[in-house]
Amino acid sequence: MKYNHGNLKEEMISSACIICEANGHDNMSLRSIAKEANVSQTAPYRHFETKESLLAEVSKRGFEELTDRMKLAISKGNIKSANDKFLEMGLAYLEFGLEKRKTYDLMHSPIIDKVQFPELLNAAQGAFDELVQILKELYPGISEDALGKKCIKFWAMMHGLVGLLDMKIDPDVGSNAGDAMSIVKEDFRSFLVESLEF
Amino acid sequence: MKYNHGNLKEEMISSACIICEANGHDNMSLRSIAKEANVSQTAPYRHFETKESLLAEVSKRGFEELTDRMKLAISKGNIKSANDKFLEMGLAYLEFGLEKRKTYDLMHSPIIDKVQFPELLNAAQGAFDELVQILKELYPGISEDALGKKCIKFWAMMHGLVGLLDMKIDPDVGSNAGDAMSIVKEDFRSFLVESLEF
DNA sequence: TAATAATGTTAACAGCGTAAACATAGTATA
DNA sequence: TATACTATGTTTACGCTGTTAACATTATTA
Repeated sequence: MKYNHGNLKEEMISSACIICEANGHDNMSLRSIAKEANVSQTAPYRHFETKESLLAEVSKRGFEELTDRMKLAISKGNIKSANDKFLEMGLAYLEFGLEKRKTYDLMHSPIIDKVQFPELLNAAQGAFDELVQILKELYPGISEDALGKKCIKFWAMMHGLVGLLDMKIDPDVGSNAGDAMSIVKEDFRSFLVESLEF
Repeated sequence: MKYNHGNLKEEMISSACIICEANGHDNMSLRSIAKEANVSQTAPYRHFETKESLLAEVSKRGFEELTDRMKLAISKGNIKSANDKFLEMGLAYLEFGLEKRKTYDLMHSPIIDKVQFPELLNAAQGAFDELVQILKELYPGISEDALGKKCIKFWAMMHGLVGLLDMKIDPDVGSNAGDAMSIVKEDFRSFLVESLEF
C-alpha cells in the first residue's frame, strides 16, 4: 500500500457528496470517510481545515449542479418563449430540491457560514443569477427594484415549496380535503402559472 | 443538595429553548444542559428517551409561539378586514422567523422526524390551520382545491422569505442594483400585497 | 545532492449520546 | 404503620466524534 493516496482531496469530496445525500450531513463523519478511502482518520486535515470546509465543498457542488440543471432546462431545443423557460427553470429547481433533498438541506443549513467560503458564496450567487436572467427576459424593461422583488418572490416560492412538499403537514382545508400537496406535485406547471397571478 | 430536582423536565425544556436560540440546535448538548441544572449528565434520560425528543419539545414550543403570534396579530382591535388580517398574519410569521431564527431552523430541520412526535406534528398543524382559516375568510366561497393551493402558495412564500432574508446572496439585478432584500424588509406589507397579484 | 514542502501516520484529548447497574425518595397498598 | 412499588436520581463505562501535536515518508525544488 502506497504512502501517498494521490487523490485524497477529490475522493473525500465525492465520497462526502454521496454519503451526505444518503445519510444526511449530520450522519456523516470525517473519520468514516477517511476510513473508506483507506487512509488514516487525520489525513483529511492535510486538505481540509475543518469538517465544515469539507461540507462547504459538498454544498458548493450542490449549487453548481443546481445551476447546471437550470441552464440545461432552459436550453432545450423545443423551449422558445421566456414564459416556457421560466416554467422549465422552476421545474428544474423543484426537481433538484426533491431529488437531492439532503444535499439541498445542507446547502441551506446554517451550520455552514457561507461568508467564510467565498467560492461557495459564488456558486450560490451563480444559481441566483440564472433566475435573474430569466426574469429579465420574462419582464423586459422592468425596473430594477421591481425585478429584484420578482426574483425574491419567485425564489422564495421555489424554496418554500421544496420545504413544504416533503413536510408531514396536510393542508387540511375542510371535510372533503384533498391533498393539495400532491395536486401541486402532479401539475406543477399549472401551479406555477397561477403563481404568476397569485 | 436534595436528591430530587423536582422540576427537571420543565427546566430542561426551557433551558433547551434558550440555548437552542442562542447557539443553534447543533451546538447544544444534553450534558451541558444537565450540568447547568445541577444534575448528573444522565438524569435527563428519566424524562426524555433521546436528545431528539428534547429537541422535539423545543420545536413544539416554537410552533406554539408561532401560532400564538399569528392569532394575536389578527385579533388586534384595529384590524377589521380579512385582507388586513392576512397581512398582519404574514408579518407575524415573518417576524417570528427572523427574531427566532435558530428556533425556526430547528422547527424545519430534518433531524427531527415529526411523525415520531404526534404532539409536535399537532402543533405544526395548528400553525398551518391558522393560515387556512384566514385564507378562507379572504376568499369566501373558494373551492377546496383552490384554497389548498393558495395555502401552499402563501406558506411557501413566507417560509421561503424567512430563508432568503438572512442569506448572503444579493439579488444583484444590474449595475445600479439596489438591495431588494431590504426593500422587502422595509415594506413587507406592500410586498405582500403585490404577492397576491404575482 | 541537499533542503524544503506536501502529505501521510500514530497517539492522545476532551466532548458527545447513551446504556447498565445501582441508590434514594415519594407514593400506594396490605 | 410497614412494605412494596414507582419515579427519579447517580456512577461508571462504552464507542464514537472533531481536532491537535509530534513524527514519518515522499515529492519537489534549489
